[in-house]
Amino acid sequence: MATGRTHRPATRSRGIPEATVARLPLYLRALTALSERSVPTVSSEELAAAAGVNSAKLRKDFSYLGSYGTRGVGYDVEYLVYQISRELGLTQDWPVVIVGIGNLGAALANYGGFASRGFRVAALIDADPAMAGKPVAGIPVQHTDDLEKIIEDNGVSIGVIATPAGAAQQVSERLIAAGVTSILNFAPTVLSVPDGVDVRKVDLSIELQILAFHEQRKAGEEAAASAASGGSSAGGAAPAAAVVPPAGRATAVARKGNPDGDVPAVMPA
Amino acid sequence: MATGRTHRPATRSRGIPEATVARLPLYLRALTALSERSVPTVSSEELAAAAGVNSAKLRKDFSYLGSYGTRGVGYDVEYLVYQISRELGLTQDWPVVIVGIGNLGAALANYGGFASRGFRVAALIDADPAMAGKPVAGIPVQHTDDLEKIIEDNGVSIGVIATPAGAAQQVSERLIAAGVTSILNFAPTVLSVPDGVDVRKVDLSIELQILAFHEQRKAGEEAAASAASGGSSAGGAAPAAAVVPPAGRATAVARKGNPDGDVPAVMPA
DNA sequence: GAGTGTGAATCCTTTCACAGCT
DNA sequence: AGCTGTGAAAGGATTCACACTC
Repeated sequence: MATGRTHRPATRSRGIPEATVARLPLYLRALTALSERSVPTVSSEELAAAAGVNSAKLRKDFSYLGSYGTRGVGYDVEYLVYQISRELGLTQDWPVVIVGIGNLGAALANYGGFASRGFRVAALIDADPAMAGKPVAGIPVQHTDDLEKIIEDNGVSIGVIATPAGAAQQVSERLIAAGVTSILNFAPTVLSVPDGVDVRKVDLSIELQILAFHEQRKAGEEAAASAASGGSSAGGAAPAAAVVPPAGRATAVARKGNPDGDVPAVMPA
Repeated sequence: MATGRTHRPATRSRGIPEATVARLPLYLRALTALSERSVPTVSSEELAAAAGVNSAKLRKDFSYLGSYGTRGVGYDVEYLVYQISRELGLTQDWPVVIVGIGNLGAALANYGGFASRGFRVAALIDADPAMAGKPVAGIPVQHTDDLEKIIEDNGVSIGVIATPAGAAQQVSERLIAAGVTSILNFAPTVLSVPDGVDVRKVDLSIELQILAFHEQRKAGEEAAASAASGGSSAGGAAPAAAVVPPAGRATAVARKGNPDGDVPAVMPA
């Protein structure tokens, strides 16, 4: 979900569909685990199960990379690990900077899987002068003033933004001006970036809201299923209080056809 | 990307497509910002820009919710905030528990946007007895032993897993057994859960790998563009060292047609 | 016999473009 | 005149199912 301002299919990876690219890291992780257990080969069925996808999809995905399997046998684990790593660009070493060393930034700095696969935390940057010099995860925090120099000196092209929302856009602009062309954004803001820069977003509250949507659906169905019984004492999982009703604003609004006119008994007054 | 074991379209939200659901939180955030600035109405064009999507998509998305706009005018901000909140189930208050209070768990507990929109951190749980009782973000950490009781007492249906990868599957099983039906998983593992449980995954290293893929592509194109010059001194963004070459394993492998036979000068030896 | 690789069919998502309402 | 709401077209992604290879 590369959410830049423009909707370029991110340098349109000639050949490999975006959906496939997004799954390659999954396969890679499963393969790495197999590799550590010294499993020599694996079938599409087994690997798919380990990665949490179905085998047809996996085979189709691999078919975009080339014919790396052996019919009747499966895939050579080591060889596939290498091919996928290469395809993802992980045979290179990517220096990244993390901007914003609060709880989240510190968590990211400490995250092991970071260094493991091709990524190296080249620097930690924070705007708080009190943080400067303090080591986090063994790396001294540097001040935002030196951002440009740090980026250039280390040849950084990938930046991670873990600042408060208010600072994110400005940080991204400075990163980009200094040479960064890929950004992983943890701040809850839509970054607006020039063409040619990739942005990926990780947003806790969006994920939770999506879960809440499905959770609500489940509750609705459950209520519908148990008909018009005394539905209040559902054991296990039921939300609590309610929130403000609609503002008095519904004047000119027709509200013609809500295609989802069910879920009636569930809404609080 | 609800990555459970099975591929149910997550309780198949009759009516609203999954892709639309995933964008509703984005619209909601943009609308909330407008609301705070007391903007009364907004056009699809404006709102789409604020949310980082295009206006046709936005209008189509809203059309699944009902006809909440006014032709020639636009959308009433307050009214739309309410409608989307309701659709997402945010007019209810969802208690969530966070399991695994390391750096990441602490970051999540402190995350403001959490409480703001319908979610309430009901409890923090950690396996380390030394953590027990210590307050994080004003909430005392409780021990894993009491997990089941905590879930039941608070009627929790959404759980957040921020434990190390090794513990995640077991934690998820306990959560589910106790009544949780939606999980947000920050641990880098594929959780295997029964039908009817939704899992969403947030995975830093996967996001980085996807960025690396596109980054590599850019580097390749750039190199191709600047032809066969002395490409080594690229100013701005170039990765460093290399990694192990392919294992000697490539024996039985044909490697017939790699549909992507370009990017030659870029790979290190 | 076992399991890959892939056209063809199906399903989902996005975009277009314009009729219709205010 | 302006902007929404939506059929219809286009484009992707997933699944099916089977020919082909080892």
